[in-house]
Order: sequence, then structure tokens, then C-alpha cells
Amino acid sequence: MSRKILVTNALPYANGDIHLGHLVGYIQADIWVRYQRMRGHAVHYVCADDTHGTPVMLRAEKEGLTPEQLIARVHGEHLRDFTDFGVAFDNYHSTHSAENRAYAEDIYAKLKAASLIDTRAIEQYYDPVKEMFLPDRFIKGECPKCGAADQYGDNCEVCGAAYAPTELKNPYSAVSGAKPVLRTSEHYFFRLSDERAVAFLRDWTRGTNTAGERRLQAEAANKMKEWLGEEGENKLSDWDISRDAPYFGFEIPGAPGKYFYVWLDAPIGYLASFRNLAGKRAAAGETIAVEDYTDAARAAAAGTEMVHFIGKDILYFHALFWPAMLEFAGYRAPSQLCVNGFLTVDGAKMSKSRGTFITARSYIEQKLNPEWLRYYFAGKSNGTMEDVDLNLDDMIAKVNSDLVGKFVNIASRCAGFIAKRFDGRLAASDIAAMLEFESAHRAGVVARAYDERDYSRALREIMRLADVANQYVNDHKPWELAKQEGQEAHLHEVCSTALTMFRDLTTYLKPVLPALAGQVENFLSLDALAWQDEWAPLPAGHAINAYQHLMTRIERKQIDALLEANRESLAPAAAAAAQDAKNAKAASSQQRHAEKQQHAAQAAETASAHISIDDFTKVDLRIARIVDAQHVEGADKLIRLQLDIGETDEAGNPKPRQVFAGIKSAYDPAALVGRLTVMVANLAPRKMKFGMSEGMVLAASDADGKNAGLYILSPDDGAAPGMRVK
RNA sequence: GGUGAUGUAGCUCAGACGGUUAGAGCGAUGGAUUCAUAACCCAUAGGUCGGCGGUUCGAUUCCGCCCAUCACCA
Repeated sequence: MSRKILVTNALPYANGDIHLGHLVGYIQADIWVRYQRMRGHAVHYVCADDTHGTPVMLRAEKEGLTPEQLIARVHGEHLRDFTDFGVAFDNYHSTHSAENRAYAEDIYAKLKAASLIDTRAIEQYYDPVKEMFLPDRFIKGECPKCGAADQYGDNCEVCGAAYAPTELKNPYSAVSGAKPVLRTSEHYFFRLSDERAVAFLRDWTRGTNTAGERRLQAEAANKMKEWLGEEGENKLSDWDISRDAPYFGFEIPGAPGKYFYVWLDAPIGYLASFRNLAGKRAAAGETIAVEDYTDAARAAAAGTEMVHFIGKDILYFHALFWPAMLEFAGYRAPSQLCVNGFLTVDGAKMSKSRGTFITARSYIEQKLNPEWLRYYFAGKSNGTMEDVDLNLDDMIAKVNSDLVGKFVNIASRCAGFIAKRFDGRLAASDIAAMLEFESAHRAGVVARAYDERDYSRALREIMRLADVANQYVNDHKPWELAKQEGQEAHLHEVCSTALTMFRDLTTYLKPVLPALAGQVENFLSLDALAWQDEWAPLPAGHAINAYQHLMTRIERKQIDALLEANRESLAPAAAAAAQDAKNAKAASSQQRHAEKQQHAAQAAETASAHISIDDFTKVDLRIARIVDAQHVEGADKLIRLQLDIGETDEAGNPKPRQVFAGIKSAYDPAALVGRLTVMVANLAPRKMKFGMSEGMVLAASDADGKNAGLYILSPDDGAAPGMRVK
């Protein structure tokens, strides 16, 4: 039976470029869509830009544009990037659209009618200069826990503490620099804590859909259980869905000056884009029954599905708020969420200084083949929430050996004979030799793997068959047959058989490599390849076209050039860029995706910019003798050190400093006593759970975390406690 | 800190409802071959399946603890 599926990808935020981290999820979805269509299912594949919210508003202002101008530009950039990577949406719309406003208002009205909307007054920081309420990420100040300066209003990047913006010391607005004041405002809430919502979500997150698949991957369902709490427990709180003017978004009906929070209308953008698509198709004379996909009752009757591909950073929004909103507004809840993990490059977070924060645009501009990346990502995708690592050397090896060495090679080594000796016409294939292929088709391993989004399994099976094909050619040695009298028919059969094998392999690879498959369809002079119901070889007498090489190898120098193009110097520009990215992060949106991973890397990079000698001399480094070292009860990583740096109390007795050092994993306290090392003597004392820490000792470790190990410093002989290090 | 996930050959990954010699591809080494953008084919080497304990006749597979990495705690 033919499935009817609405497929969506997460909406990228209209404030920033598409990068390789984004592309993981889009390529995974695109592959699935192409596969389903090859099976004859009806798929509508839509996406849009997520355009609303404070970050877009402020970014536009900074660039001297209206928000509408900014999002129009970014929309064009995003769509171009996706298109260049073969991600072929049926429609790429915008949340700043009439359709989206209509859906948002309708859903809101229905939730209100269901008594699931509340209002209550909340107090939050307000920028008196800019005259606007400030999102947490736009308030900075000193961390209430460790005192670190310039921390955001939600958590501290230095000590990792989480807190409310009102707890910050000396807060200031990141927009105007003004001291924010507390102001009360009426906010609208979606009552997620309502027992109906909790009961529904408990059921929805655990259940299966009409296709018999789990709505959530096992890991995602686990996470939901954590968020929902145990049976009878209710850990959900109501969701604040309004923001005060000025705000770029939709004003809430009947609530002047109140706007829908960007995350309310972002997923609604899926429906809006779909509705917009239907409008475009209607203009072309084709009908899409939108409500068969969006209305709860009609969707159930029509047996349609709605599948969302998202990154794991936005699981929360898609597995709690979104299905609940839909359900209680009479819309159909999602059939399935396909959640993908983050992207790392060479095992580490993407980094601007290493050049691994790679934009989609730079990849295209450096003339790299997008299908190389599609193939590699597919090989790393197994349908789970696991992170995907882009190992650049591995990508070169995989693409070159699998695609060029194995797959393309099969056509390349046979095509010449067909063209030169047989006028471009095929003979009947040797069916007996194709047993492996025929049974592979019947067994459906590749099909099942695609269906389950376990593309890595699909590719393993496909490459196994590619090996079979190469062995077949090798065993029958067409180059020898070509030299033998009376072997023409045999030669013809061998090459034709190998090309049928090649046709099968191309069919299997087509969801991943649509452009390459298109070239092959042209080479073999075939209609668009689709999954065959009954396996059949290429027919005898079929004429094919001249072979042109199908894919080039990747060279390391191309990758190096790509990294170079994405590498940012550590000059102030980098700090500014890092700052931009951090501000963008405030978006609290899908954009956060990979940027979140940037976090630590960028913090480190910003700190790596040049400092003056004056900056350095602010740090008072002293030679210290470890006079005592003890385990700390209840601490996993800490050792309590007493450090003699020549200081004495009033009576002239030695007065060592107490320092807690996180070196327990590498050192036995007893082995430290008596050693000389280096400490920062003028670090602000910090009260820790276990007592005051009056400085820190220095230790080296691998920044990438690739090699474990921690190494404290030792001075050369002759250094004495209290000497200054400079 | 709490919760969850991951840790298998040099690299990227399969797999094992606990049971004879733990697999693949790539890479390495040797051989064969020359149709194919030095591709393909055959063969060989490589792993105490993160560490320590426990359950068991038997664990890499189950359980506990530990270590490392990643994520979430809105």
C-alpha cells in the first residue's frame, strides 16, 4: 500500500549560515524522502526559515535593515545552500508568512478554548535605554557563584553554574550596556502541566504510529521519560509562550503588545510551508488535500503520516510542546520524530580556528563534490541519536575506495568494450551470475535499512554487492576474451551482465547520490531508476551512451584548502565573530544546533588572542612547595594542597595557602608532598564546598582531550618557595 | 552534582538472546593482473571486545563499581 507522508526538516534560524553541522539532518531526511519516492510512496517534503524573535530583530537593526529585509536575504542563502547539496524540498517557506500567522492564531484560539492558556505576571529584566525586555542571553554580569565577569544570564561558562538572570551581580544589558531594571509584565502560558497534557504525552512518547514504528527512537523515548517523570509524577511546568513588544513576530490576538514567542510559531511553520505548497500546486492544477495531513480526524481516516527530522538539541520542543499543542488544538500529532546527533569534525567540536566550522557555501565554493559529503554522512548514519563524526581522512578514503575504486570502476571497466566492439548495444545478461543480486533484491536488506534510516547498513550491503560485481569481472577477464577468437558473444555477455549489476548498484545508491545516479541513467539510457517490483536485467539489444567518467577522487589538498578557507585568525576579528555566534545562540532556536557545541572551543579561542605584557604581569605566579596533600572527602577530582610560598603569619610562622586542585585522576597525594611546583598566588579566593581555595596550581593537559593525562609543573633545581615566575 | 549514551583490530564501524578459531571495509605486508582516473582480484598480519570485581560450568556479551568521551538537567 502506498504511504502518504508529510516530511519536514527542522527550520534553520534566519540569522546565520548553513554549515556542515546543519547538513547532517537535512541530508538524512532527503535520503529518506528520495528512497520512499523510489518505492512509489507519496511524499511531501517541506521546510522553511525560522524568522522570528529578538536575535533577528537586533541583527537586522545592526545591519541597518528591516527584519523583513534580513530574512528575505537569508532565505535566499539558505535555500541555495540546501539546493546545492541536493536537499530537494518541495517547498521552502518562511515562518513570517500569512499561512503561519493563520495557523498560529487558530492553534492558539483552540488551546484557549480548551482552557489550556493561562496568564500570569512575571518579573524580568528590562532595558530602560532600549525600552525592551531582555531575554536571558542578552543580560550579562558577574557569575553569582564564581564571580567571573561577563557571563550570560542563564549560566556561567567559567564554572558551569546555572542560575536566573536576576541572580547575576552587576548585571548589564548586552544590547545597550545599560543597567537593567526589574519590571513586571503579563505573560501567556500554555498549560503543559495540565493532567490531560501529561497523560497524552506519556502515551504519545511511548507509543507506535500507524506504520507500526516507534514514534521516538529508544534513546529519545528514554530522555522523555526523564523529562516526564515517573508514573503519577508531574515534572512538567507551563510554557511561557508570549513576549512583550518590541518583538519581531506575530501579535497575539486580543492581547495588544504581546507577541507569540518564536518557539511557538517555529514548528507551526511546517504546516504553513505545506499549506503554501498546496497553494502553489493548486495554481498548477494539482490538488493536495492539506487537511488529510493536518486535521486529527481526517488524517486518521486518510492514513497519512507526518514525520519530523530534527537535531537532538530541539527534541524538547518537538516531543513535548509541539505534539501537545497539536493534539489539544485538534490537529494531528506527529507520526514520528527522527532525531539526529551533533556533528564533530575529526573527533572534536567544530572550531573556527582549526577551520572545521565549515559552511555549506565554502564547501561549494571550494569546488568539492556535495555527493562526497552525502555519501560519507550516509555511511555514518544509523538511525540513532548518536553524534556523527566527520573524520576527514576517513572521508577521503571511503569516498575514493568505495565510490571511485569500486562502484564507478565497474562501469568504467566494461563500457569501453560495449562501445568499441558492440556498437553500444547490450547482450542478454548471464542470469546465473546474477544470483547474488537477484536474491539481494528479494531479501530487501538495502530497502529495510533505508526504511529504518540505517543508511550505514544499507551502504555496507551495497558495497558488498559492488565487491561481488568486481569479482565477477575479474573472474571472467573481458580483456582476455577480447583477444580471443570466437569469444565475442561471451565478452558481450560478461560486460552486459556487469552493467546490469552496475544498474542495480546505482539504483540502491540513488537516494544518497541523486546527481551521480542521474548521470548513470543518462549513460545507460534509462528512465528514472526506481525500486523494481520484480527484478529484471537490462534487456538484450538495449543501446547505451558513451561512458564519461562519473566521479573524481578527493585529494587531501582540497580538504586542506577547505579548512584554510574556513579558518579564522585569532585576531580581534575572531573574537568578534565568536561574539556574533554567541549572540546568535541567544536565539534559543534550531540555529543553536551546532553552535552550542562551539561553546567551549570559542571561549578558549577568544582567550587565545594576544595579550600585552601588562596583562601577563597581572598574574602573580610563584614557586610553591607542596607541604601537604590530602584526598577530599566527597570530591571526585579534587586534592587539598597546602602550598608554602614563603608567606608567614603575624607571629612569623609559615602560613601555607590552601588550594584545591583537580588533579586526583593523575596524582596520588602522598607522592606530591615535598614537590616544588608553580601556583597562581593572586587568584581571587574562592569558596568551595570543601573550604576556601586560595589560588591554583598549574597543570598541563591535552586541550583536545584526545590524550588523557594531567601534568603539574616542576621548576629546575635552585628555585625556592615564594620566587616569582615571570 | 544527577540522568542517559558511547568505549570492539592503525582508521571507520558491524556483531554477540552468554558457549567451539570475535567480523567487514579501509590502511599495512606479500602475491597476481593490466579491462579500468595504480583502480580490481587473491592471501597474510593485526584485537587480554575501556579497567576492576561479581553472577555462571563458561562473559567481550548479564550485574556492580571505576575511568574516558559526549549530551541533557528547559
